[in-house]
Amino acid sequence: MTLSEKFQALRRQIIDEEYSDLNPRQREAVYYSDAPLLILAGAGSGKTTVIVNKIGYLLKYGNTYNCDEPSFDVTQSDLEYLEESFRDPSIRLTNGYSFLMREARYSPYELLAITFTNKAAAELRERIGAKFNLDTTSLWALTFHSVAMRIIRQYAHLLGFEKNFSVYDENDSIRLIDSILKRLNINQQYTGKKVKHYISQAKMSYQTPEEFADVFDDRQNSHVPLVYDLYQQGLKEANAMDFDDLIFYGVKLLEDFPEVAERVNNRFKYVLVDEFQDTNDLQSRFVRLLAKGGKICVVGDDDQSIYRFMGASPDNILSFDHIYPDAMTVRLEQNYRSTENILDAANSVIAHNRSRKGKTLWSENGTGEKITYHNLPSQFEEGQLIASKILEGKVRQGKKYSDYCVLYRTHAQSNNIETALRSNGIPYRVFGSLAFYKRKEIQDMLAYLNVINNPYDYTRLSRIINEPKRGIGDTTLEKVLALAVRDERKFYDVLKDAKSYPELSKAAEKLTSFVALIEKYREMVPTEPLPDLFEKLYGEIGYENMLKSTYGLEDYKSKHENVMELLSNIKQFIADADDPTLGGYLEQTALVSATDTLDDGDDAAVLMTMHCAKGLEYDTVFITGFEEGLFPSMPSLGSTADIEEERRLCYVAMTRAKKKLHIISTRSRLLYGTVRPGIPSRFLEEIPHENMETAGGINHDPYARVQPKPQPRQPRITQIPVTVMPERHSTAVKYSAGQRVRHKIFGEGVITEAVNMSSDSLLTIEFEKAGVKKLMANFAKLETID
DNA sequence: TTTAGCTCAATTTTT
DNA sequence: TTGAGCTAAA
Repeated sequence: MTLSEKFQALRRQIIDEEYSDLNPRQREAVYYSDAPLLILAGAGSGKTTVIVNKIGYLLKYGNTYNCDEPSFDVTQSDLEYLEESFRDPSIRLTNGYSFLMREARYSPYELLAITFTNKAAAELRERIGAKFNLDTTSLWALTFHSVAMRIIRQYAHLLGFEKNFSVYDENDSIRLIDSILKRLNINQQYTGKKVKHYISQAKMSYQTPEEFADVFDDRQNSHVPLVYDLYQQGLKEANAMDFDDLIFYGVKLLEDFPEVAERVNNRFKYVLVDEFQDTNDLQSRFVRLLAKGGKICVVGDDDQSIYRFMGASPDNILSFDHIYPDAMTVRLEQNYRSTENILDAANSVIAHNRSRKGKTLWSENGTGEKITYHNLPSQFEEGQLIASKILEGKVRQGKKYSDYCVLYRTHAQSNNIETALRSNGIPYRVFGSLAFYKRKEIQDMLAYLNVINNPYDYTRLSRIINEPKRGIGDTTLEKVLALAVRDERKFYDVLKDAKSYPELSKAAEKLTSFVALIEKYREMVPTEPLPDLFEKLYGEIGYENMLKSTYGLEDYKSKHENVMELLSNIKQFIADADDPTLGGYLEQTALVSATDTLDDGDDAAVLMTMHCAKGLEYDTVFITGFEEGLFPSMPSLGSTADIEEERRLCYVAMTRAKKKLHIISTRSRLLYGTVRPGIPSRFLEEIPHENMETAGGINHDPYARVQPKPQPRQPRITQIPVTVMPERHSTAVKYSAGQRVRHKIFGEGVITEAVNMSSDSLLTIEFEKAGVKKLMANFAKLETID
């Protein structure tokens, strides 16, 4: 054995030792860094751990493990030092040691890790920072859009934009499109939302308006390409970009401007992409361009691709090895999250999909409990069942509320469940329904900041110019717009000059004072701390007074609190951001969704859509509304590809559960104001018998599709308490088993069990008509019968 | 210019 | 059923 071979063997031993916590597949994924790498990471397979370790490995060892011969002459003393450090862990991490180990070590500056969500990016940064004592500020672990944003900021002038450009979210974009449709006087067969969708698709195909016009063949709506064109003009005039533009212009800079490509490609030597199954064609193109100067590794799970409807093409992952013929694939199939019953069931469901790479998850977590299937009369019982299961788990098994997660296909389903949880005193949180940043008061205040930052942002400007009311109405704005078009001036410049336009007559005064307000704050920006500026602004424009006089006391309070929340958000940002400026703050808010603020601090059950649940895990999961037409959803029933996406969603939902999974379908469901019969979802039949039990018995056989029978009208709760976190007050009445009681809805029954909790008791009551229910004494409002 | 009442539409949404 | 956005009247 030559010195060099000994050295090689020894350092492999050392590296293996360092990564001994990982399983062999995970290690392979970490070590393999020579060629394009596709990591197919099943649900719960320790994907983030692998990414973090891989980044650490690249920083420390480069591609040491797989190179056959060290590229330098190994001396006897190198070997001795290595041997010594191997025996004595305390010398392991010294500089001398890592120098000897390194073959082609990467600097943090040369690495780029791309994710979809800010949350994932933040988690990555945090874990890298915690694991390696390294300066990771130069390591980019960012979302797709932030990566593009950083590049575009630097080269905005090449694209004809100012550096301080605004970013439009979905809402802003639709506002702009609506205003164009209105101007064109197009009969509203196509809503702004629909047109936005087409434009978005065009951008994802990297088509300019002209190119799009050539291929768009919907004659009925031939104006769409024109709207696309006008929309782009409008954005440019407002010095603004939408989300798709960020990627679009990112690609453009890298393709059309060699000097940009050169700088970028000289920098990034290793590009990692997370959730690759969610990339759309343009994003995937962007990734290829970014990775041109180095190596690439993508991580994803084709079985968890659930955003095809937004343009994601799971084909990107399926065809990775066509694009990179020398690509290597590693499958991570060991699951560390769920029990075998849950995994086997999920595997069996997803196996019904045809377009997939194919993977089978396994675990060493034991068989666990079977999945429980419940077939219930209506959405009313669905809520009740969930409430009673949660209470039971809380009392009997000492579980926390936050161990429970309720999943549904559409937000509209949350109401029934909320009602049931409220009436049982179970604290809960609903995620994703009304995002913080989408609330009107927040959008308004942010629009002010945006206009102060970029007064040409016409869409935001028109949002706030009369909010609070300043007597500047649509008529005036239309006049200004007409003048701007006539004189080929920017909207804001006409406002500024309002007094020199006789056409504006009386309105000119109001317009000028609005401009003066904006200008005053623009001048304050460089010197005034942002939180102070914000507070002054909030007071000066009289927004709070407007809230007070427009809304009732409750609404006013909550809206004002939201604005205060925004203020503390600003303070926080200024305190710890890299770029604590107004521009920096707006950039952040533009790219940060409210789900990022998902705080899991308090003990509350969690309600969300199945889409929202991706990446999360809970001890016990309820999948509700397991009915044909709801899940899989009605619009998906016609196409195999859509059904397959629903099936992937089912797979995602099932694999969120660690220990226990409940699946619920109802025989009749009230949704969107109409009662519709429920037929158990086709996915139910795809779950093996041995992994699932059916609760109840009669009429509950999941494998015989139940024909809906007309059900007696369910009693409905009319009085709904408003509190989400109900107060607990001790009961005066003490209940005990054997007692007869009357419930407002369920009627008369006998208490069969009473379990005392801190200030309340969980009662199991056998009702004569309604059957057995579990209720909290404080909330059940029972009457005792002697 | 504002607002009350009416119509219409309603999967999923990382940025 | 719920809500957002538009029209008609004040």
